[in-house]
Amino acid sequence: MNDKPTRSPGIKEIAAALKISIGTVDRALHGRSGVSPKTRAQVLKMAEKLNYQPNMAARSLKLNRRLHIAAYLPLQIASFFAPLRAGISAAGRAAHGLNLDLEFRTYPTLGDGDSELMQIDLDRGYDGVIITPGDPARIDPIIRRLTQQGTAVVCVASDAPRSDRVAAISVDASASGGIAAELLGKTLKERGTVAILTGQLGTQDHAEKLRGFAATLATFAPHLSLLPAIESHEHPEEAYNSTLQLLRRKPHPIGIYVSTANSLPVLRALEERKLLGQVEVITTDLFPELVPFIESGKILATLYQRPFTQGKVAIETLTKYLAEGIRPEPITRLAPHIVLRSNLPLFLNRLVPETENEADDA
Amino acid sequence: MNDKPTRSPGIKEIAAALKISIGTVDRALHGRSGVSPKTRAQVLKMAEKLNYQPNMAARSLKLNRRLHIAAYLPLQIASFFAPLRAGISAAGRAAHGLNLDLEFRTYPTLGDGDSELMQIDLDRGYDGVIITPGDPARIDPIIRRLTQQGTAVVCVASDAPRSDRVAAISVDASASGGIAAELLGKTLKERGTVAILTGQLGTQDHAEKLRGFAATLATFAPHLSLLPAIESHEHPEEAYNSTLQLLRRKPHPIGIYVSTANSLPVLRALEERKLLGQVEVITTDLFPELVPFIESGKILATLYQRPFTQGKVAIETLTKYLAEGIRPEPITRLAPHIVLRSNLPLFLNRLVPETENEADDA
DNA sequence: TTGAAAGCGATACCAC
DNA sequence: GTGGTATCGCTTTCAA
Repeated sequence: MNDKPTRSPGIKEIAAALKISIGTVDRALHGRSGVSPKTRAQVLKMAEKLNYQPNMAARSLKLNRRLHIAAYLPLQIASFFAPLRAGISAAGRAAHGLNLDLEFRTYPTLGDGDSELMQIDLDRGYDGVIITPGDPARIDPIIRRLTQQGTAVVCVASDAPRSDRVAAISVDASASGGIAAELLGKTLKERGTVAILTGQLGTQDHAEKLRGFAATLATFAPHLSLLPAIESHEHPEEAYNSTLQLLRRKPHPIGIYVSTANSLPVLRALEERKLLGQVEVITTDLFPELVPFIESGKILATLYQRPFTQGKVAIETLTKYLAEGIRPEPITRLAPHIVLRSNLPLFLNRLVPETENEADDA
Repeated sequence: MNDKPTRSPGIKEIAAALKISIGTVDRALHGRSGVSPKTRAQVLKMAEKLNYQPNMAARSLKLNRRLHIAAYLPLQIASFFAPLRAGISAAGRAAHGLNLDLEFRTYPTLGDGDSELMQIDLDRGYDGVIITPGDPARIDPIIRRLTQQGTAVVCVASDAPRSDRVAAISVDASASGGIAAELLGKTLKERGTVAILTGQLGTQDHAEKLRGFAATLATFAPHLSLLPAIESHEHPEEAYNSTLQLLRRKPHPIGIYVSTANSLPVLRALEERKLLGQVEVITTDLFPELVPFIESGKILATLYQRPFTQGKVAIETLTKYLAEGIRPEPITRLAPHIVLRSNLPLFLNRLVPETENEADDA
């Protein structure tokens, strides 16, 4: 009693048009053995002619692939990895017609217990895993083992480029450094020195940020000279002490770029030396304690690494690969968001990952 | 012969656990008539307990809802609306298990022929439509008509807040203006005047950008005073002439914010008056002709409105609503990307929408 | 009020 | 090489 608007043709229509069985059509369309070349050609031509589009709902119902995926992520730093997990969950849930079985495997901090945990899990036979490779040297062989046994690996937040992971999702570290340099260069008109606080230069992400920062500074802000990089190894105390030492220089640096999330000790040191607001600061990541500094203008900008989106893109990349079998772009570099005082409100809702709003991928 | 790992429970499992039939379970879950309140309660409780998640593939296969969706978008400005369409297409195609029938309806420019086209299409009975409301006054009644006849409407790139659209997706216009003001305020240290070129203040998006710009300027950059807003009505000639006139002021403005994509005539005028590079310029959107200006530092920044992502989020919101029936957040405000010289390369690949890379939602 | 069964379109297996 | 058919989980119709 309702309209019958030329419903899209299925294998049944193709079979009928050619007076063959749907089994043969299926074999022909998928290039399976057991079809004469002639029949196959006919089927393919007819499929083309009828503009055959496979019904994904039927396919996934029948195949009912239950994709078993595990995400190995550290608990620390929670402000980064909690929303990253939320992004994975949200996108996993949104995968209509895909039957995901998502498991989160956790360990204390990056590089501490990750390889051991993965070693133990090796025989779990996941279809795919998502990992943040802390120390590529230790993770690489495990990724190779996983790949050998048919588990697809996607790296997120950092990369293990010499492994055979299917893809890597991360923020463009070099661009992050470049942005920091450009913003400092535009804001600081007078001559002076600037400093960069990083984690450890062994980590690819950290080294790249330094390179990007130094390169852009040299090219576009020659009036600012860069002091030797300071490694804080993600320890608050170390960052605090290094900053105090830095500020004792005469003249003190007029700009500081903190390229990891470890910025609070730096701000504390600045505050104690009454230099907060005098020295332009650019930080990394966004977490509640940082908000008042941005709101009051004590921080010029923070470079938000979009953990939610990174997680979302990672799981989307992985499931798409597992479902459709086509290798994705090996490297996806997201653009970091530059969070200033004026656009800060747009990012505040993401600090509460419990929301898990789909719109958070903004 | 392979593992049987606690497969996710379906109505069959619920029925078995309660020793009733799957038909009853279905009726209870959907609140249909013909189930005793007691049975219904039992079913719902058991569904909760087993964490029942309906199999979307099976559902859409059975219902075989072919969602008919149309997107009404102007051809101009192509640099914005082409990638927006690409985002819609890409996300539509990625919707596994959903049977989308996507139609693009086009008209020359915003506000020119849109309402007429939609009027003609009224009896097409789409399940949902995506539109960019140019002139809310004319579009509002059409949206109401559509809603009455059961078509869900999602606005993209602009909003028709007084209509009964299901949702609106856009970049936060007020924040865009604020960012422009903050960047100019940080970069221009001396006193002076700044100007804003807008389209037409009747358009909500344009008015909001002006408000955000003026507010942030007044609060955080009091050394810069704002000249009266100039409307260019998206006409290149008008923008060019207005800029020339603007630059004849003595002293000339030291900063200009072009809040629409109509920035090339402004840059041309600046170049002719040998003021390019002297006057700090912030533009809107990103298209090939703008690239050299950013690369050479003639433009401080451009505020990229992420058309691809807007399209993607719009179709995702619409299909999710149509498929699951739960009303989405009425308003989704994306954060614009601040494109500087140092992060420009990250955005260049999006200028070729033909790529339609899923990763483009970065 | 409830149960039983048909069937959506594609896949995969078993006959011939 | 090919045809026939059971099956995936859900919705819906018909019987009881």
